[in-house]
Amino acid sequence: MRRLHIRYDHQIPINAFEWTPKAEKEPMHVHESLEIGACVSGKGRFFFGEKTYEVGPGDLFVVNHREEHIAESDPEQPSSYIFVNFDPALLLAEDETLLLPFAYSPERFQNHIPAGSPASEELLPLMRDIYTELKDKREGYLTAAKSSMLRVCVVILRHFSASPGHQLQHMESETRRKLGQAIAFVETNGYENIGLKQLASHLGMTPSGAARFWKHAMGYGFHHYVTQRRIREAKKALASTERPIADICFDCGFQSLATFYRLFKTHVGVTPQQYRNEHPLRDIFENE
DNA sequence: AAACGCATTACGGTAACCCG
DNA sequence: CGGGTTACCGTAATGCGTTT
Repeated sequence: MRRLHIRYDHQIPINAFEWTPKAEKEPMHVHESLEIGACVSGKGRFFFGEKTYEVGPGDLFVVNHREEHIAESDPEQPSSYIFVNFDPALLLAEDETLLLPFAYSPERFQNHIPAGSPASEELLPLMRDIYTELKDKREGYLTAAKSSMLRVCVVILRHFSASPGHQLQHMESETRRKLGQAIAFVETNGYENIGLKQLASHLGMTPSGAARFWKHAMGYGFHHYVTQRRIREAKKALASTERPIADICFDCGFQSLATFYRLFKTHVGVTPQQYRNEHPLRDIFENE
């Protein structure tokens, strides 16, 4: 099984892109981000584990961080999708019930939201909107993309709540409560020197128990989350202030410059200074 | 299934090294 | 000189087989 690592191109953990699957079936993959795909034209098939769905324009698909999947185009009429990838933490920060549709058990879950259904009608324009906002980067696009993203998740939540035999109760309230607690713990202490040990004692678990719990709920490790969060914060500070890189580094919870540089480079692809140069202040304050 | 504990891997920190 | 990078090593996090 292929495991892909998603790198987010923006200061919020959302990516949107157009994609035309190949006509032959490629190997399936998983990735730690949640994903929604909307077929905008053409025909094809979408494979999830053992399940197969026929695809036409207007069909939407939902996939979580655990399920293998791949799309395939019809050789005569290649299909084209808008895909949106995002981090579960985005939803947790707002309302953890939004995560419920993604906490499904793969065997019984219907990944498919059929074309022509009310949910599909509402979702397609929102998906296009996220895609255009992130592509055009007009003023306020991050907020615009995020709000459409949240709206998408609300529509999906309602869609699956309304459908018979839905699996939304799959994630028990205890798990949700605990995950909420864990997230809140990171939100308030995220820039201190926190580790699994602190989280574990906060939740009344052992460190390895807390690690497993987090991984299962979020799709990636605890430490990965904390690092992502810190880097996102650093990117924001680099682009919107003129503060020295070292100050930003320490304020964001990194304990050494070297570590900050190394992680920033591997996550973002450029050095902090390069990143600042590519996102100058005047982009924000000068519009002409 | 959930919990434990060990083996492996990734990270964090120090210090040294580039390079303009 | 100072921002940026790399090597290395101890430690923390994660993965995984075993146990309950």
